[in-house]
Amino acid sequence: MTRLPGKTVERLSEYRRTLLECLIEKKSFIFSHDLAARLHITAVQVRRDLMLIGYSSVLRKGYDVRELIDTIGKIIDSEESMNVAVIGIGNLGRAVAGYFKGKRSKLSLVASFDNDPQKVNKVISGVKCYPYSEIERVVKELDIKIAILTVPPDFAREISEETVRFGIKGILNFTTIPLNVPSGVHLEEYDMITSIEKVAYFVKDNKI
Amino acid sequence: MTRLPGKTVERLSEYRRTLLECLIEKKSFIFSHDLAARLHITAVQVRRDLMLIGYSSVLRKGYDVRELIDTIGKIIDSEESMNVAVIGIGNLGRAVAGYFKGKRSKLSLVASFDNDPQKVNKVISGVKCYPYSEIERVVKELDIKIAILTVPPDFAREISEETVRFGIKGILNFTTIPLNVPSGVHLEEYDMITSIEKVAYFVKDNKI
DNA sequence: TGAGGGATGTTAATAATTTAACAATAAATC
DNA sequence: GATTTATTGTTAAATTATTAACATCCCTCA
Ligand SMILES: NC(=O)c1ccc[n+]([C@@H]2O[C@H](COP(=O)([O-])OP(=O)(O)OC[C@H]3O[C@@H](n4cnc5c(N)ncnc54)[C@H](O)[C@@H]3O)[C@@H](O)[C@H]2O)c1
Ligand SMILES: NC(=O)c1ccc[n+]([C@@H]2O[C@H](COP(=O)([O-])OP(=O)(O)OC[C@H]3O[C@@H](n4cnc5c(N)ncnc54)[C@H](O)[C@@H]3O)[C@@H](O)[C@H]2O)c1
Repeated sequence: MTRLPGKTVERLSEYRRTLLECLIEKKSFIFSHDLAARLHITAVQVRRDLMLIGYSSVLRKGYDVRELIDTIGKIIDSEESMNVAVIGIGNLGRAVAGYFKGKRSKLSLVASFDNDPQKVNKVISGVKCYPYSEIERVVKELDIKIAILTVPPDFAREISEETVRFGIKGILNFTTIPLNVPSGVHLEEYDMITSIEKVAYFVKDNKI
Repeated sequence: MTRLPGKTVERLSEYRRTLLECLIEKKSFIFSHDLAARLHITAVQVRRDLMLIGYSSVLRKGYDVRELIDTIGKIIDSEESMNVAVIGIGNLGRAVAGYFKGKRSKLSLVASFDNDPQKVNKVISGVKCYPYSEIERVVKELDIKIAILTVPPDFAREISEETVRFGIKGILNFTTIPLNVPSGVHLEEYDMITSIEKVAYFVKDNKI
């Protein structure tokens, strides 16, 4: 499979999330325009994305929901479950851990790290919190590949560099500090202040 | 000012965040390539964005950090501070409230809403939590324009429709349910599972 | 005071992404 | 079973976003 555009990968994840809801609604088939409408995009976009992953429906009664879920999984999931850790189990870290735990079968949240003595060696939001000082050992032993970074901004840079040295291959950075990662490591960053400011901009003077 | 592309607005927010850090570092001037490097984008992009907002530096010793912060503020901030509320003050809502409170001078987090009797009429993460049943009155009295939605998914749709009826003009939706809003209301959605799945996809097989 | 260097603002070119167009075809209807 | 209708897969076009190119400007320093 040739490399997919990042935007398509994002949408595949959203398609699957929506399709999983369809299953709950006992809906076994869905038309491209229905799927599109639920995500506020166009039907063409859906069809084009599915074309890119080489999926086509056998019937013309829409896509087989369960089959499409599986197909998307084959594309975006890894064969073996990939292990994830939250670094910094503060307010945001706890929310993320509690939310994410068990949501996806091929992504396992297996550890959190913190340097607060009150927190280490306890189970917090469903995951064991390890002392940050043991991160090298634990990352290697548990084969952790992805880190979700929710430490205070001042530590973000150093911690990201360390974890990469210890074998982390992907980082989701929620701190306000932009990070540098070597090529071969994938980085996603999200700052909610940016989102809110964007909303505010378009609300102001009704720029819609 | 003609309408800016959403991407540019996002970057303006990021520029300002970075520039604010520069102030802390006692840096008063910054070159486009330095600003760009801190955000992992190109200097051309920076210059082009600033061109779009009609900013030009008087000196050629880089941009005046304080001046640029002000200019960006004139573009993306509203004159009067815009009021924001968090709806659903659970794990994520509390993290967001605590984080966001006081971060930006023109965006004031003035209330939260919940329907849990344990939570209402208390100050949580620095904001007063009102009973959800009073939302119509409070939104109008406090002139709240933006809602950050962190309620359980099942309630998201109904709550968003109600709040829009009561005068909300912008929604930042963190629930997993895509929402429909009438035109004239701005909607941003973010799902962290999508981000993690994207990271996982590019980590798998090293698709970098 | 004037040549050189370095950074900017802007237009033009390129690349990425989305949308449109439409032929192909299954299902529904008569 | 012919005809209509609806939906898909795919190519082509349009739009949007990014990058390159370059003339211009200011500062430096000889
Ligand atoms: N709370 C939010 O909604 C939110 C939103 C966006 C971004 N952020 C960012 O996320 C980060 C965390 O926010 P928070 O509200 O959860 O803060 P927090 O203070 O509640 O949590 C930070 C956690 O990191 C731990 N920590 C500190 N230094 C550490 C170190 N060197 N090694 C390991 N652990 C360490 C602390 O013990 C604490 O548990 C911040 O960078 C913040 O800017 C938060
Ligand atoms: N925790 C995360 O990191 C995270 C990440 C992404 C998305 N989300 C989404 O954010 C939402 C909240 O997540 P959470 O982990 O904070 O859940 P939570 O259960 O901790 O919080 C939900 C809050 O909403 C309140 N609530 C419930 N029904 C309400 C109603 N009808 N009106 C007003 N308030 C109501 C509850 O009392 C509770 O305080 C969920 O939709 C979740 O999918 C959470």
